Amino acid sequence: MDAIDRSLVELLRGNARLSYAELARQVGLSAPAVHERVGKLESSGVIRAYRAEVEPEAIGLGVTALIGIVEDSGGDTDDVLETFRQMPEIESCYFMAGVESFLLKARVGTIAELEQLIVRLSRTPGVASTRTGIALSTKWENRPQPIDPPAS
Amino acid sequence: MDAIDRSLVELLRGNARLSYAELARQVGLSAPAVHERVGKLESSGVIRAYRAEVEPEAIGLGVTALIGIVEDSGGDTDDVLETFRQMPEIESCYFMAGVESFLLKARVGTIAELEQLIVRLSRTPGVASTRTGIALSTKWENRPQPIDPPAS
DNA sequence: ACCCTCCGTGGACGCGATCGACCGGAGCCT
DNA sequence: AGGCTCCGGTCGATCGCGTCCACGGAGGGT
Repeated sequence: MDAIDRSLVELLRGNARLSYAELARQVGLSAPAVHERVGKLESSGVIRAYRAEVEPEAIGLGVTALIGIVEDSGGDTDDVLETFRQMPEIESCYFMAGVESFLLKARVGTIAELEQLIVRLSRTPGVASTRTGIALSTKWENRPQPIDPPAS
Repeated sequence: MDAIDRSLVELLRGNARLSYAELARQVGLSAPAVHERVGKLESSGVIRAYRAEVEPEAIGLGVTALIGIVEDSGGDTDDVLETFRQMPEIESCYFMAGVESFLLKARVGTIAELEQLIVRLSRTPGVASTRTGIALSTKWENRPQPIDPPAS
C-alpha cells in the first residue's frame, strides 16, 4: 500500500471503469504493472467490488428509511442478523453501540412496502422494538473521500 | 427501460467492470447495441457513476458514525447543508422526517477525529444539537437489491 | 403502399488487456 | 566486495475488445 496504490484506489473510487492503460498513464507506470497492482489490491481485499451506482427511483426504489433495532434481552444476535440478511430491502446493516443494536438502511418502492417491512422486522424473534426514520431526500450518498497518506 | 436495460443495470451493479462484450453475451445482444444502451442509461441519469468499493480500514477510515442533526429554528437549511458538503468525512447525507433534520454517515480514522468532527458540527450555525451513534461493525453496506420489474 | 424513425447487426480497424521474457535494484549470505 | 535471489518493473507480441460506420428490418403515421 504505497502512494501509487493509494492513487489507484482513489482513481477507481472515482471511476471504476477506467482502463488499465488510462490508470497507467495517470500514475506513471506501464499497463501490466498497473494490472498486477490492481489484481493484488483486489485479492488482498482492499478493493471489494466494482459497482454501478444507480438512481434508486429509476429502478422503483423511491423510499429510503433508516431503522434502529432494539434487541430482546434473550435473543440471539446472530440469528437476528441472519434474518435481516434474508431481507433484500436492507441495503446496509451496522451493529451499533447504544440501546439500538442495529441500524439498517432499507429501500423500498412505496410507503406500503415500508410498512410491511417494519412489521416483518418487529415480528422477527429477538427484536424488541424498531424505530424508523424516513429520508425525505438523499443529498448525497457514499461520496468517496480523498485518501490522506496514513501514518504507516 | 425495458427488461434488457434492467438486466444491464443489474449486471453492472454486481460488477461495474464487465466488458461490453461480456454484457452483450449475458443479455443476448451485440456489443455495439449494449454500448449504446449503456450510454443512454448513463446520460439519462439511471447510472450515476461506477465506483470501486474499498475496505475502509485499508485506507485509514476505521471509524464509522451515524449522526443525527437537530436544526436551530432560525437556521437556514441550505447553509447548513453547504457546510456539511464541505466536510469530506460526511459520506452520506439524508434529509429526514422527524426532529432530526439530517442524518449523516461519517467515516474517520480515529475516535479523536470523530470528536473533532462532532465539535465542528455542533458549532456550525443553524445546528442546535447532534446525536452520534458509533458503528462497532459494518455487517454489510450498499448491497445491491435485485430489480423486480416495475409496474410501468 | 410509402416513408421515417428506431434499434438492431455485421464488418473493420485501432487500441487495450494480458502473457511471457527480460532487466535492474535491494537485501542478504559468504 | 561479489554474487544470489526476489520483487517489481518494462518491453514486445498476440488476441480480443471498443467503437465507428453502413446497412437492414419492424412498426407507426399518412
